[in-house]
Amino acid sequence: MTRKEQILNKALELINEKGFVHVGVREIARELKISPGNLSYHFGKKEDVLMALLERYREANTSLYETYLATPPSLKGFLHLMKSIFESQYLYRGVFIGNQYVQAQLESGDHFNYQEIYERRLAGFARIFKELHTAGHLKLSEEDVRFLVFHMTLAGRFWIYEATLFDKSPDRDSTVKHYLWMLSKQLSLFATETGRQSIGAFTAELE
Amino acid sequence: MTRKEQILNKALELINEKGFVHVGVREIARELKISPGNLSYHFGKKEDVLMALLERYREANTSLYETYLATPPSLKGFLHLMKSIFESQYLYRGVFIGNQYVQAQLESGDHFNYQEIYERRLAGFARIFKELHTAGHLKLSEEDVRFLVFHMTLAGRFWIYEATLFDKSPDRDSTVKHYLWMLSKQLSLFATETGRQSIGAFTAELE
DNA sequence: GTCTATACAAGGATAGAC
DNA sequence: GTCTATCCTTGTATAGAC
Repeated sequence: MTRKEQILNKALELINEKGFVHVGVREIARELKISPGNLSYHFGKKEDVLMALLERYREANTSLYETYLATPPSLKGFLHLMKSIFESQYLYRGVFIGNQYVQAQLESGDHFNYQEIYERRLAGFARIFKELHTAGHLKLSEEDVRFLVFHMTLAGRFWIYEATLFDKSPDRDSTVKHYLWMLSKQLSLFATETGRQSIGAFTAELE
Repeated sequence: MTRKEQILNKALELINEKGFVHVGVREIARELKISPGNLSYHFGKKEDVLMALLERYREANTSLYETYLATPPSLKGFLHLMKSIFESQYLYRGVFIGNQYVQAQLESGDHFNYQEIYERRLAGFARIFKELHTAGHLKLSEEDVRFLVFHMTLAGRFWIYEATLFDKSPDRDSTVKHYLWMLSKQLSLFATETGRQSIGAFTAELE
């Protein structure tokens, strides 16, 4: 494991535990028995550590999406995709919650363009839901598609905020299960008979 | 306006603009042409300013809930309530997003008990939805109630995160309108004919 | 009771040694 | 490539003026 990876792993561990603003660079360095300045060498600023973690998260998830898109559309498959994503988000929960810290970066524009990422997410979900409509799993009007897409961008991103902020002793599996139930329920409101069976198949496997 | 109020107002303004962690106590003091130490006099720590703002937000909203509960239950009335709450949340958006900063306080337990607040919210929404069921505006199974309650606690709190984090030029009215549309749509999935008319009456007034 | 001036500790960042 | 010494900013606390 390279120094960079060591730093990232330790930083993620501490950030998940205490929150980004409460983790000092000196603390990370002390834990790894290296000097604080060494952190500055590998990552210029503390924020850059957060950015690198976000990047690592995004890479992992991109491949998950691609795997899903390579198979025939089904609600069961979609729920499996979201399960993997939820677990990944849980792993990086401190990073998401700490990202308010980089809010100021948005205007400077040199880092991630969140606006753009957000719109790619909208487009991605729209595609997925339209395919599920065509495949006969969901029955959606144009408005329904827009609604579900907005629902996914909101709930799919911020469930982890709720879980982390309000749950004192979060346990990954039960937390993820709760939000997958929410998602299944939401989808079933628009599901065809085929779709409901597909959801049922997913739920059955989950037990 | 008392000094305390001056400080709170200026702090809210700056926090909404730049985020809690990016606003220094010296900056607030400079803007008000007072000394930094004066802030320590009125509020012990920087966090206490955030807490006071949260408290002010909560007080404003408690009365909104009470007003709603004093009238006969209707979806139109409920949407009006949520509109007021959304506007209030927009006003305090920086405070919400900054509250990750106080995450560590949760364990110490002397401040707000978020777990308790969360559960009161659950109970409050459950009561509201059950009343709307009895009043013939919604048609809900036990599971539906649970689902809608969880939906409200998530969407009703974190829409403001999404709006602030992803929207570059947020305008209060159009933002609130978007999320009220989302909420109306969600409720209409469970609404009776009476309920749908009530939602329609709200939407018509909104234009 | 309010406020200023000031001191101090802790954290992030950086120049330069090895 | 790794690290130390150092600087600067920020939050916090307090002595003492009015």
